[in-house]
Amino acid sequence: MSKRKARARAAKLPRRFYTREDTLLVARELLGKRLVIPAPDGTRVSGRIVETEAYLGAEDKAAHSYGHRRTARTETMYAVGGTVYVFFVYGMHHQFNVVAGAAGTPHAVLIRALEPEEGIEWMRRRRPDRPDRELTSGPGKLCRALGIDRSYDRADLLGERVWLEDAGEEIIPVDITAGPRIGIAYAEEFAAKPWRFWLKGNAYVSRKA
DNA sequence: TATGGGATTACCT
DNA sequence: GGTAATCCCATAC
Repeated sequence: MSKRKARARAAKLPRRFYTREDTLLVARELLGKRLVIPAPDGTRVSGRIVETEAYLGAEDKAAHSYGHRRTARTETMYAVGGTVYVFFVYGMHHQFNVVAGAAGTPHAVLIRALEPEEGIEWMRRRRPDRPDRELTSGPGKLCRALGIDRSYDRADLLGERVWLEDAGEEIIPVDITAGPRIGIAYAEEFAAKPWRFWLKGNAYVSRKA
């Protein structure tokens, strides 16, 4: 049996995957997992996570929840680990995050890039005239390709609308590169923290360095 | 209520 | 490499 067929029956990640205290570990371990969102016709649209960024809540100047800021938007970050946090930036792009940690701990992991696996026709339809290589190679691109908008904010990853699966793939530390997060120059001493993780050499990562 | 800027992308030179 | 697009959010008045 092929590896790919085995993946089709993979189990959803359990709550305890998300509620661990070490969000940097969660961000690293999300690499190689599969994000699945059924299309309107029921087709599985999915991709393998190849790039993430950790946002460490109240202590992290780059995080929306820095200093325990609580607003209508950031409220989602205080939910229990395994909740979806979607926000909208630059007047045109959605960003898909996984809330991490216990309820009340406003940590999140931004999913920055996927390698398309299933439902690629749906991705092409939603991002016309783009080469396959650019369907999901960035946080805004993958939201467009998977049809993610703010209606997914607060969704539960143990539900039926969107979830993550263990694809049975083992990622070892040597396969992972870490570097500074993207687009957070305003975050002062936190701007240089190496809290962005990606699969070394993967063609779908949004930036090489 | 007004205003400044953003966890990006695509297209231009 | 530079920058327009475009709208919601957070904060200031």
